[in-house]
This record gives sequence, structure tokens and C-alpha cells, in this order.
Amino acid sequence: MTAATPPRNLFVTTALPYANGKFHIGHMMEYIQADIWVRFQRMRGHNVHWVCADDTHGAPIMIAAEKAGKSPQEFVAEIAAGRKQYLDGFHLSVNHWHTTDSPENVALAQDIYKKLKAAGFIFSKTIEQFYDPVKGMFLPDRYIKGECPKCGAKDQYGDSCENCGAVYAPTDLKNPYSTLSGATPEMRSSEHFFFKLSDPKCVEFLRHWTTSKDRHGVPRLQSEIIAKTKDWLGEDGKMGDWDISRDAPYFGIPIPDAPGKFFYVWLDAPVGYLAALKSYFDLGKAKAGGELRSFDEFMAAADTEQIHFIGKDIAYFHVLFWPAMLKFAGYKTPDSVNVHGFIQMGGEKMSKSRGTGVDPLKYLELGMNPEWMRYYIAAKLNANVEDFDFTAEDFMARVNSDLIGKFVNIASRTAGFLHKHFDGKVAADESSASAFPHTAVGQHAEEIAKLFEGREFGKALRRIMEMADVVNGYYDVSKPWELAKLAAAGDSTARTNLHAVCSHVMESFRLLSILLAPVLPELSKRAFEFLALPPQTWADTSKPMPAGHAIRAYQHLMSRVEEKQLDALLGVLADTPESKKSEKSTKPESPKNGASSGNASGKPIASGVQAGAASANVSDNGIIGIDDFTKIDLRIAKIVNAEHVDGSDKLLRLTLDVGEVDANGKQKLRNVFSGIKSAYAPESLIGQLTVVVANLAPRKMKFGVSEGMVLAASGKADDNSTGLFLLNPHAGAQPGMKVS
RNA sequence: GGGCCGUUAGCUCAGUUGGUUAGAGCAGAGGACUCAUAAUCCUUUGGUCGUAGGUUCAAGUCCUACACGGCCUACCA
Repeated sequence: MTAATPPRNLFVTTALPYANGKFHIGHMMEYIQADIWVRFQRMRGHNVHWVCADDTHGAPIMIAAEKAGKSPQEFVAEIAAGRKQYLDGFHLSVNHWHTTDSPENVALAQDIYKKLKAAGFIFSKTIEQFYDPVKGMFLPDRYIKGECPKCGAKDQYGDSCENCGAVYAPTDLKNPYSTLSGATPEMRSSEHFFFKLSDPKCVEFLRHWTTSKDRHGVPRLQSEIIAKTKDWLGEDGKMGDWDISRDAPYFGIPIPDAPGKFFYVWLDAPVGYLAALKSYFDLGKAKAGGELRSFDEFMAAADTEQIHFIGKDIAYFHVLFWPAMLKFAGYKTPDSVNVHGFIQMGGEKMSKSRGTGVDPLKYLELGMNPEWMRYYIAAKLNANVEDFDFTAEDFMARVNSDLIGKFVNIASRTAGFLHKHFDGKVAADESSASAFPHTAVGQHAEEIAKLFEGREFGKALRRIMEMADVVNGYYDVSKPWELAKLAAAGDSTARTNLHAVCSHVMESFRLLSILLAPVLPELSKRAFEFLALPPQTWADTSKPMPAGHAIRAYQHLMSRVEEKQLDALLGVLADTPESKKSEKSTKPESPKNGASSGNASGKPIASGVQAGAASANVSDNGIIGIDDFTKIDLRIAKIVNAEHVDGSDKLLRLTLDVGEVDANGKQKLRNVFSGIKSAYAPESLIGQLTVVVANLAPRKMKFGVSEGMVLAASGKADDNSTGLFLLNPHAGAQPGMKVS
């Protein structure tokens, strides 16, 4: 508040959503978080310029557009046209929505690149990549499929096999094909441009930037993110350089003086923040809002604060690449980056492909109140990088009991008396305000402000609802309904008291409406209309309503959430476990995205399979039943080959005969890695028998897939200093025999 | 494997630099009231604070293991 404090000039952004699909609840939660913060700042008298844009470039969009029979420009334009209903629907007060496929973005991205190049941060290198001869383009790995080199499973992606878990490079695939054309890709080399993130100057800058504080003395990054950056930047030489170019055809921004080369989408995407702001200025929207400076002047001003809201999946780009790009191109670096977690459903990641989730458009179409969602999300948010659960029961309980039962009820139960007995006017005589509540509420305004400022929305709402409890309690002990009866019988003292009580309560309602306004803009707006007051700002928390002020007739301000609405919202989205493949498709060429969905970083479920199941039945004392033991398939294995693994200090590659045959009756051997190099020379093992865990989930390792585990004894776990001894069955055992 | 984060009443969560009988909201139980869209108010049930140790006069709060969940990372199978 504080009239003494000069207004801040805030340039606020939310992550640019990738323009290949509709918004989901994860987007909305980020926008709601930012919107609450932005509205709060505006209520405090600060100048806020919140911009966002569609992130339009990259291979996925180019390909999706082609599939849809459209040009990329047409494709993203259609996506863009669908944004407004979400933004308006959830009362998001973004000042300007732009696109990265814009002249501003081209100019800014190229300018940043040129300056980086001039400063010596760009170099080029020739790399080899798969090329689709039919489509005439280089293929990102995600568009290459083939047969697993280990198990022969068909239609596997180029990084790992969903069937056996093998890990390999796209070049290892048998019979690789382009998912775009079906053609067999060929290796071709091409020159790529790199941003030299490994430059000591860059690493040094980032180490400082990530750990320093903003102008208000607040760390510019949250502690969780700082810890991450320490990991990323911790060791010298750990930062890899960043490949920022792609070859034509590519839907993107051309690299200056490099025909046929385009910026990788992740380079121009964050530049889109600046492009959106520039467009906002150039269109006169900033001026209409009272900002008379030009874009360049605004960005050059020392007091301009640049604040980003993003999800945790794209922190890497925003706290490393982005500030480094800006810094060494001579641009202003961000003041802070606010990172949030994801919304989950019952502890699971929200995933449209998995059939869980709340579709925001459907929410609106069902006629559900957007402010319910705003309130619920706000109540769950804090300043940490934490995920939270969305549950229908919780949603309904919070909204109904807090908003209707507590808050709206205050106005609803009081208005009647004021109109019936006092022509809708609040008491003229403030001095009769003997006991409490509005002063109590007003005194907390600064405390609430601090919580909003620090994005501790959940705490803020908890405090506000405590106040609402106090007001309702005051109302109850004051018993205005009894005073009203006495007043009607001619008791003038009772009448005065009734007026005072109702006036205080109504004043409290006004104050609560102000405190809730960042979260509930429409409800507060209607509350102020009901109170016949102009839109209130934070400063109005320290000024009471005018004495004798007349309010309007009460009209119900908000209805309750009904169970059937939630059923309708969630019901159709039945849980379909068919998720692995589509989950995969959300794993982009790189951590692309926008407002961080919650599934953008989703891993294929297969890779984590081995962890859970077995331990489920282990009782508290560590004793297992025979059933647990028989789950483990131990077999005699013959080591038919053993060899050193190139580049490994500990591993030997064993080829085992476990008595298995394939469909054609041919002997099938297993590949198992074992960390026994320190104790055995490979040639000494060949021909030996040992015991292998045959049904252990295949494990992908750097050197390939291990399809089992040989058993060995050692002094302690992880300590081979006392020797390592491979199990060896007595003579007579045959490969494939079960050990039990 | 390493690292980081989380694990507190049925549910969602608070618990400051370790300090009196661990809190709130919702749900449950009992009562009150009737102004309000059965909303509100009072009282109340319920937790060995993930497990096991340790440090301390004192630990949800510090330390060490372990379990479970999540994320990052990886020559563990």
C-alpha cells in the first residue's frame, strides 16, 4: 500500500503455451496464479504489464499442420483463436496475447543472436543426424521408429524399447523408418550452431545470477530451484553447449547469414516474452494504460522489473539458457522466476492421455463458476515448487463452506435488516461501534498483502477465512434478530444496537471483499456494486464506508457447487490405462511446452516397473512368505561368454545360457551386465555355471540392456573390499534348472 | 546407485531459531439459534507427528539408518 512507495513497473509473463493444442487445467492454474498476483499488484497501485503469447514454432507444429492439411500459420492461428474463451472465461487479466510467429519476435531473436555471435558465444559444428529422403528433412528422434535391436519388438522409438527396456541410439534400430513418410532414414551430416553455455564467463554469470537477490532483497529463485541450479552448474565442464539451430524445412525464424538454418524453437520461444511486450507497446496498449514510454525506454529503465511465472518442467530453460542469452546479448536479465508445481489427480500426474484431468473448457460449458476454480487453486497454492492434489470432495467442501457458508453468508444475513429497518443505510454514528469486527479485519490487511506479495495464497485465504469466522461469531453473539424484534416493539436502544451491529458486519464484508478481490474479481465487483461503492483498492482497507452510506438490495452473490456438476465434469473422463504410448508422444523433441502441464516430463511407465510390486507383501518384521519368495525365478545359467565392457570400470558383459529357446527352437541367450570386474577375469568365467534372477525386469544401462542378474556374495552391500564371490552350483546342474 | 523434496487427526493442510498438555478447516458426534440458498454459533470425538535408533534437561522440530511417494541424475543389477 503505502502511498509513500512509488509505483512499481512490472513486466510479468506466463509461460508461452505450445500452439499444438488446447489449454488444459495446468495452463489455467499457472494463469490463475499469475492473475491473482497481478491483480493484487494493480490493487496496490502498481503498473503491471502482463503479456503472454502462443509458442508457434518447431517441428511438431509444422508436422501437425501438414497432417491437418494447413499451413503452419493457419494452424496456429486457429489455435490462437480458441484462446480467448479460456482467458475470458477464467477472468484472466492478461494485458496482451501475442505470438512468437511475429515480426517483433523475428527482429528480437535475430538481434539477440547477432549480439551473442559478436560477443563470441556462438560457434558451429557438424553433426550427423537421420534424414528422411522422402520428406526431405532431418528427423527429430521422436519421428523415428524401428525394431528393437535386442528383442526385435516392432515400432519402437529411437531411445529405448518399451518391450524389453533396452536403451540404444536411434542409429541402432533395425529397419528404422520415418513415422512421417515411412521411408528408411539415412544418415546425413549438417552444420549446427551452438550457444557456448560452457564458457567460463557464462557459468560464472549463472552461478551469481541464480543465487543473487532481486532489488527487494528477495532471492530471485526459490530455494528448490537454487538447489537444482547448483547441481546443474556445480562442476566445471558439466554445462553442455546448446544446439540452437535446425535445418530447413523448419517452421521457425531464419538464422541471419545462414541460409537454410533456423533457430531451434526453444531459442525464440522465450524471446516471445519480449516480442509480446513490444507488440503491446507498439499497438498503443501500454499507452492506453498510462505507460507513455516506448518499449525500448521501458526495457532500459532501471526500475522495470521482469518477472516470469513458469512450471517446474521448464525451469532449466528459464534459469540457465534464458538469462544467459539475455545477459551476453546485452539485454536486461529477469528479476525473478517464479516456479510452480503441477496439479495432480489423486496423487497421479494429470494426464489427458491417461483420462484423468479437468478440462477447463468443459468446466465452463457446464456453467460452473470460474471463481470456484480460482478460489480452490489459490487455496492450494504456496510459494514453493510443490504439486498439489485436486479432489472433487475437497473442491466442493472448500468452495461451499468458505465462499458461500462463510463469506457470502455475511452479506446475505445482514442485508435484510439494513433494508427493513434503515432504508439500506449503514449507521451514521461511527462512535457507537463499540465492539469489533471491521477494525480487526482492516488491521490484517497488510499481513494479507505480504502473503499475496510472496505468493502464499493458501495462507492468505486461510487468514481471510479466519476473519470471516470472527465476523460470523460476532454476528451470532450480537443476535441482531432479537434486537430487531425489540426494535419493532419500540425499543430505541435495541434499534441503535441493531444498526451498529449490521453496519459493522457490512463494513467487515466490504473489507473481506477487498482482500478477496485478487482471487475473486467478479464476486468482489458484484459485492462492491451491491454496496454501491466504486471498485475498491487496497488503500480502501484503511478507510471505512462513508457514514450513512446506502447500499443496494441484496442479490445472491454466488451459488454452491453441486455434486452432479462435478460428476459431469469428471465422469466422462473415466480412467483408461492405455497411456504408455500416448504418454510417450507428450515427450517432445526436447522439453518443449509452455505453461507446464504436469505431463510434459512424463516418463514412460515401463522404465520404472521393477520397483514396486515385490515389496508390497513384506510384513513389518522383514519376514516374507513363501509366496513372496516364489515370485523370484532363480535359474541356473551357463556363462557362455564374458568380456570387458569398453569404457566401464566395474562391469563385465556376460552372455548366459538359461536354457531358453526362441519361437524357432533356436537357443536364446541373455545379455547380463555384472559389476564383478574387480574380482574376476572374464576368461576365467567362460563355461562356469552360476545362478541368475531370471524374471528381473530388464534394466537399461549405458552399455545396453541387462536381462537379469547374477548372484554373488560380498562382505557388505556396496563394499567389495572383502572380496566378491559368484555363486556356483554343484556339478550336475544344467542351464535353465529352477533354483528353489 | 547418488542427490534433492515430501511422509503430522477420516480428508486437505499449519506447525517459526528444538521448550509448557501437537493446531486449523472440512467431515463425524452432541447442543444452540433462526437473520441467511439447512447457511451460522458453541461444545466435543479423533493423532505413539512414516519406522527404528541417537543427541539433549527437553524433538514433529537436530543427527543416522530404513520404508513409502515424487523429481533430478547415474558405468547397480
